[in-house]
Amino acid sequence: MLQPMGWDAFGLPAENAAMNNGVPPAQWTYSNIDYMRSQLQSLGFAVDWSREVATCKPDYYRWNQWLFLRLLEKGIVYQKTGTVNWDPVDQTVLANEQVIDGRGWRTGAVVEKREIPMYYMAITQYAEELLADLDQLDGWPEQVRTMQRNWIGKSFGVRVGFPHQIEGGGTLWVFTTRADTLMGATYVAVAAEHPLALHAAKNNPELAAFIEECKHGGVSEAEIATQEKKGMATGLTVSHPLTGEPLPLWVANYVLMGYGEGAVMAVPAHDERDFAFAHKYGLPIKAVIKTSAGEATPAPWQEAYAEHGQCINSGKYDGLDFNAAVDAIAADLNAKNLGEKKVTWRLRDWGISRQRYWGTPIPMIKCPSCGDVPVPDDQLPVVLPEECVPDGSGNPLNKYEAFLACTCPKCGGAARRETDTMDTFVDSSWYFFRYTCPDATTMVDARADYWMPADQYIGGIEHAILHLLYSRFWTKVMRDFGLTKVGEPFRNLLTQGMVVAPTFYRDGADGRKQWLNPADVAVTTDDKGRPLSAILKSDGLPVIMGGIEKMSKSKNNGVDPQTLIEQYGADTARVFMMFAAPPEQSLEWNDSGVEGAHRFLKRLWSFAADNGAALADSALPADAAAEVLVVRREIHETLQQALVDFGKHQFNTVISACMKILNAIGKLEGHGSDAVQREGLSILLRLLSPIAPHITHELWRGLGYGDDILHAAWPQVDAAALKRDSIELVVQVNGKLRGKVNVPATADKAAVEQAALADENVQRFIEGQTVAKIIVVPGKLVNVVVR
RNA sequence: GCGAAAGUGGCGGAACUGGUAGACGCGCUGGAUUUAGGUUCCAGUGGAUCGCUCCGUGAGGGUUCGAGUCCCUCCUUUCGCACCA
Repeated sequence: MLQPMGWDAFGLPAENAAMNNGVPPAQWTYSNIDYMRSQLQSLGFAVDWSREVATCKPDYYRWNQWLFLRLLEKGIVYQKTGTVNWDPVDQTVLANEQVIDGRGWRTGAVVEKREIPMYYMAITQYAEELLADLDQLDGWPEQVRTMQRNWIGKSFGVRVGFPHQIEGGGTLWVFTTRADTLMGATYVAVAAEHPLALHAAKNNPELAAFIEECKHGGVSEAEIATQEKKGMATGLTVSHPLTGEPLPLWVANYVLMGYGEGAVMAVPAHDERDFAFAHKYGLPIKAVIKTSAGEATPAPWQEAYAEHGQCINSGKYDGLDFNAAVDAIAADLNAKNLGEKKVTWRLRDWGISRQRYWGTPIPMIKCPSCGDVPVPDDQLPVVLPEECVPDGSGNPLNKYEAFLACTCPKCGGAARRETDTMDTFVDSSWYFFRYTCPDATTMVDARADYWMPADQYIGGIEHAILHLLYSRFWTKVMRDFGLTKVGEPFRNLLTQGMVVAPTFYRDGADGRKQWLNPADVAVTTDDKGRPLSAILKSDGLPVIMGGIEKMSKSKNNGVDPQTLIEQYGADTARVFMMFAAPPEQSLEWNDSGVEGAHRFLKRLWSFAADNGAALADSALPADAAAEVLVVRREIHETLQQALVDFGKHQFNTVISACMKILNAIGKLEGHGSDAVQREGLSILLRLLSPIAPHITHELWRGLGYGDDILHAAWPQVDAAALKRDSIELVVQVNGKLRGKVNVPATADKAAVEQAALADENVQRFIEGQTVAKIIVVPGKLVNVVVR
C-alpha cells in the first residue's frame, strides 16, 4: 500500500497572493506547503512523506520540459495561434476566471480577443483511444465517463464545400452532422476572424466595425454561447454545392474560428440557433424534413423541427430517410469534389502556453537568426527564478534580464529565452508516476511499473473532465515513449463532492469586493435558523451575505480545520468530517455537529473505562439470556450493513453503525452480557479504527484485545448470531400500513397469509370487502388487496 | 446556451435490487444530577388531530398490489465548458 502526498504548487493563486502581499509566489507557496504538511501530519494520516513531490521544484518540472522536447520532436507538440483574453488597460492576458461579464477583473476594461502564437499538444491524435478506453474503466463513476464521452464528442458527418468567386475563387468548407438538410441551407456564416470576413470588410466600414465589435467579450465557450447572437451580411455569396444557387455569406459572432472550419452552413428550418438567427435578420427558411410537427416549420421554434425524418422539398432526395439522404448527398458531393463523409471531434488540441510567471518554463530559445530553437537536453532544467513578484502588468520574466539572456544552441549568437510557461495541468498530468520513484534520475524508472496504475484515485468532481482527461492522455503518451507499460493511470476513481460555504463581502473604496472569511463573521438567524444578517466580529459593523459557493481562495470562504484539531483533537475532527456526508456528495460546511462527534468518542472512552474489568476475556455462556442474544443479533446485523457501507465508501453510515453498537452494549444487562459487550466493542473498535485511529488503537491495547489494532483481523459476521426463530412482518391493506404480525421464521406462505388476515386492525380494514389477492414478500411484508 | 448531477424534518443526512420514510447525529422541549453555568444521564421530537386516523420525500402527471426509488413534463440548486485548478 502506497499513500503519497504532494503539492500542485504552480499557478494563478500564488501570483494573486503576490500581488496582494508583495511576497514572491515561491515564498508564499513554500510557507503554505509547510503549514499544510504539518496540518496533515497532525490529523494522523498514514502518508509516506519520503515520496513527497512539489511540482514547482526543478527536479520535478525538468521532466515536463524533457517530455515537451520529446513531443516536439515527434510533432505531438506544435505551434499555432490561439485566442486569448486581452486586457487593453493592464496590457496583459487574462485567465477566463479573471474576466467578469466581459470585463477585466482589476481594470474593469472591456476585454478583447487576441490571436497569439502558442504551443499545443495534439491530444486529438489520441481521441479515438481516449474514447474507446472509457469502456474499460469500470471502476470509474458512470457520470464521469459520460461527461468525458460527450466532451470528446465523436460525430459522424459530412464536410461540404461551397464554391465561390471571392478573391479569384475558391471553396468555403463547413462540417455538418445534418447533411440530409443540405437542400434547406439558406445562408452560410463565418467567424469574425475568417479570411473571407476580413476580405469583405476591406471595402465595408460598417462590416469592419461589426468585426471589431465581435472581438469584445471573453473567449470562454459559456460566454460565447450565452451572448446575444449577432450577425451581418458581407454582401458576398457562395454557391450551393448541389443546386448552384447563390447563398448569402454572413459573419456571425457565434461561429468560432478555432473550432472546425470557422464556418457553418445554416438550415434555419431544422436548427434552433439558425432558426432564431434567420427570424431576427429576415433570412429565408426552407423546411426540408417531414417531422412529427408536420411539413412546415412556423414560429415559434419547436423541438420536433430538429428531428430526423424523411426528406421533402429536396428534389431527387425526397422520401429518403436520414441515413439514405446523408449517403446520397455525400456521394453526389464526392462526385463533384465538394465533400466527403468525415468523422470529427469536439475535442480540441490542448494549448499549453501561458503568459505567466509562476509555472514551468517552456524550454525554447528565440534566436533572431535561427527562430525558435529547443533547449538541448544537457541544459535542462531551465530553472525558473524564484524571486520575482508579479504586479498584474504581465509576466515579470519579460523584464528579468538574468533569465532572458542566453545564447542560441544552434548558431551561438545572443538570443532570448521563451518567457511563456506551461499550463499547470501539465504538472498534474503525471505527478502520480513520480510518487512511485521520487528520486529517480530519469522521468520515471522501473518502480513505476510495480505500482502503476493507481488502484484508487480520489479527486474533486470538478476535475471530471479536464484534469482526468489530460492525465489519461499524458499516460498514453508516456506509454508510447516506453516510459510506462500502462495505458490508463487510475483503475478506480472516487469523485468527491464540493465543500461549499457561505460568502461575505464589503464593497471596497475602489469598487471591488472585499471578501471576508466566514470565521471572522457572526451571523444572526431567525427562529427557524435562517440567516438574517451578518457582522464582522472585529468591528461589529454589517457585512453583505454573498450566498453559498464552493470554497475558493478567490472568495475567501475556505475553512481551516486547524482550530477544530486544536480544540477537539484529530480523531474528533476526522469522525466529524466523515460523519457529515458521503464523500461523493457536496457538503455545506457547518461545524455545529462537531460536538456530537466529540461526545460519541467521549462516551466510547468512558464506556471502556467504566466497564474495563467486566470486559475481561469471557466466553458467551450457553444459557445466555434471550434479550442478550437479541442484542448480539443486532450487533451482527449492524456489522453486516457496515461492511457493505465500507465497500461503498459510505463512511457516515459506518460511524452511525458504531454509534448504534455503543448504544446497544451500553444498555445491555442480563446473563452473558459481559461477553456480548466485549465482542461488540471489539467489532466497534475495528470498524472505527480507519476513521479514528488514535483512540481505537489505545483502547484496543488497553482492554487487552491485542497489541496493535493495525494487525487485528477485520471483523466478520457470525451467521449463527443472525438466526431468528420468529420474524415480524408488516401487514398492509391496499399498500397502507395496517398492522404487524409475528410469525415463525419457517412459516409458509399460507400460514403468513392466515396470520395477516387474523390481525385485528387488518380485519377492520377488509371488513365488507372482497380480498382480491394477497402479496407476500418473504421476510418483509404482506399486502392484502381488497376491492 | 450545452454537458453531468442533486432536491427527503428546524439542520447534516439514512432507506441494499420498488416493500414499515425520517436510521444515526445536531438542534429544540421537558425532567434528573449540580450552589450556578458547563458536563453527564433519562424521556420526547415530520405536520394536522393529539382516540382511531389523515397528510407528507421540489411541482404536476403516469406505471404498479405497493413509488423517495421507475417513466414523462416542469422548477430550483451545484459542478464543468478548454487560461481557477
